[in-house]
Amino acid sequence: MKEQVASLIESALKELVSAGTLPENHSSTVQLDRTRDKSHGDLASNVALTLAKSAGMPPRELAQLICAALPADSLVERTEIAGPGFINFFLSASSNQAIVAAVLQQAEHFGSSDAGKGRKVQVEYVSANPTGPLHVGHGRGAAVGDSLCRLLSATGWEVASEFYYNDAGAQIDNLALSVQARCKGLEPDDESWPEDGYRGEYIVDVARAYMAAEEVDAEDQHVAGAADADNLDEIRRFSVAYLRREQDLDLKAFGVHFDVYFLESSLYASGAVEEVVKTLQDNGHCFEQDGALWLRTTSFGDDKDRVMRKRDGGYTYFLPDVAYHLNKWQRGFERVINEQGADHHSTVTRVRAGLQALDQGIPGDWPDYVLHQMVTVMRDGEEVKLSKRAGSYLTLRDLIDEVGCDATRYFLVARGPSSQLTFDIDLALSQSNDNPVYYIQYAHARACSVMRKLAEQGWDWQQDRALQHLDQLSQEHEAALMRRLDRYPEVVASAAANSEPHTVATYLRELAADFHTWYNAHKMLVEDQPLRDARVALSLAVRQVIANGLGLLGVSAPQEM
RNA sequence: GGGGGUAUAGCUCAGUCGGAUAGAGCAACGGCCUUCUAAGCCGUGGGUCGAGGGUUCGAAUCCUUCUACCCCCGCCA
Repeated sequence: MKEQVASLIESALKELVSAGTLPENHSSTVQLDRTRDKSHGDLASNVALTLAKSAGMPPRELAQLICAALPADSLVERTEIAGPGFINFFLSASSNQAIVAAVLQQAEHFGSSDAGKGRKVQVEYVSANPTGPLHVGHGRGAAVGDSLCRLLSATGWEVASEFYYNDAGAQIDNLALSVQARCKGLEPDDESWPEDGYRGEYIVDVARAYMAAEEVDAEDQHVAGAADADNLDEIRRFSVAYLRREQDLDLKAFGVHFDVYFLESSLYASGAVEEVVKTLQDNGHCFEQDGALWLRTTSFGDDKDRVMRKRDGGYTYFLPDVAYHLNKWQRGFERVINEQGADHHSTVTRVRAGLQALDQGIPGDWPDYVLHQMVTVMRDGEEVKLSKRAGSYLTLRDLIDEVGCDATRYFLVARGPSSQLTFDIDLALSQSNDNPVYYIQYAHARACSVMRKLAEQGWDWQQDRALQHLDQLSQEHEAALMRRLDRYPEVVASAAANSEPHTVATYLRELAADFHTWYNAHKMLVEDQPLRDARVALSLAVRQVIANGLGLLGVSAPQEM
């Protein structure tokens, strides 16, 4: 609808050019915005303001000429010139009502587009180390990452989600040593407790299971506890599998699914890491110092050179990271989005620098990153401290159990990733209008309830018939609701393009508010059949869009509450 | 010290890549349930958009300086 009006302006401008009012080479892209204030019409354009200079006349005067040159169209009821020279477009009622038909006809596809043109995109997220349970920060990553996948998928991308398992580094040795210590009955404060060992209570559970020879199925592996406290390799194998299973269960409870679990260890097994070292050395970007092998990342915008291979011969996490991303590139992902906590910010420059040093034609700004800021959790007005070392731990599972999957997901995805997030458990728990999740879901449930009542009354409703009567939707509340519905595809497109799922949450809050207002102001199930048909159609359209939008957030749309 | 992020109502946050009188929710106060779900609606109060400067028809938004808070700056990941 917006595009159609924009093209009207384009043709008006063309006419003014041929009339000599505007120069041939006027530089303007027609900008058309939705108005905030409905007294300014539905759409407003600032073309007259931006072109006033090149036309050599006051903006308002130019605006008049543009309006006069606009081709007649049933879409636009009238135009107005306002303020310093805005052109306000008042759209006809029928053009507004057409959105209801569009929603009902496209149903679950309404809002989708083919903007991605089937191109491949990979979203990597969570990627937690298998050294402990998932905490709230991982939850934010899971909520945002999964929603990104849904958005990209809805906008025509071929999406692959991936979880990277750091199952090969020093922290895994640390995990194995910690579990071993627990197997031997040591406590974190004992003298022989491993330095920097994981102190959490969950380590006790792992040790107990290992010593009890429990069996664990995680993804593709089946591991049985060897019950031998001296066999560190078996302890490592068992511990990783055990914690991985725990994480998988958490993610499942959170409604998050990954297409690929990529193991860091596979990069060593396949020789990919060694190959990357060789390439980097051949390209002349490496040097040795203090017995370690360095990469000159400062040549690629880093503020410091980085160690690749430590003095003890082991690799830092940096090198497998580069090998991993080379692997992604070789798999054909022209677009990759890494969703991570902002504390990993420094890896961005480093990974990109490493990829540049490989000289494989990878773009300098590849891959994309979405970094989310830290999450603090409040309960009873006090911050719940999350300390991995001390082992006092609020896990994602705890949160899901306490406030439910829907509320947890909504709260974690409803804020812009770049702002710090305060998760208020009391608010998420409250079953009142304090809680925006319920507010949106309630709007959906109400619309469903109307349909049940319709059937109880013995009235029938047919879509084809109802769409004939959309002109009955003449109330201002109805017009506002339809204008809101019309915006939805733009919201989805922009949320996907800018990796901002929270804008969908904001939109749904507003849509739900419009719906509740209308619901209270006007009755849908009236005796007058054409009016009833039309209002039920609008209600169904709202229900559809709420369901579609909640779907993009991974939140359920209940039929009743 | 260097890098990144944030700063908008008492609180939690939006603000459609520069548009018109800056918006929601919560909290406070006052109304609405014999009527499709009151987990709802209507109304009132509440602001120097952290501070200064700049860019222009026009700035919460862009540039710059400063201040405060968060994160990172390891041969950990």
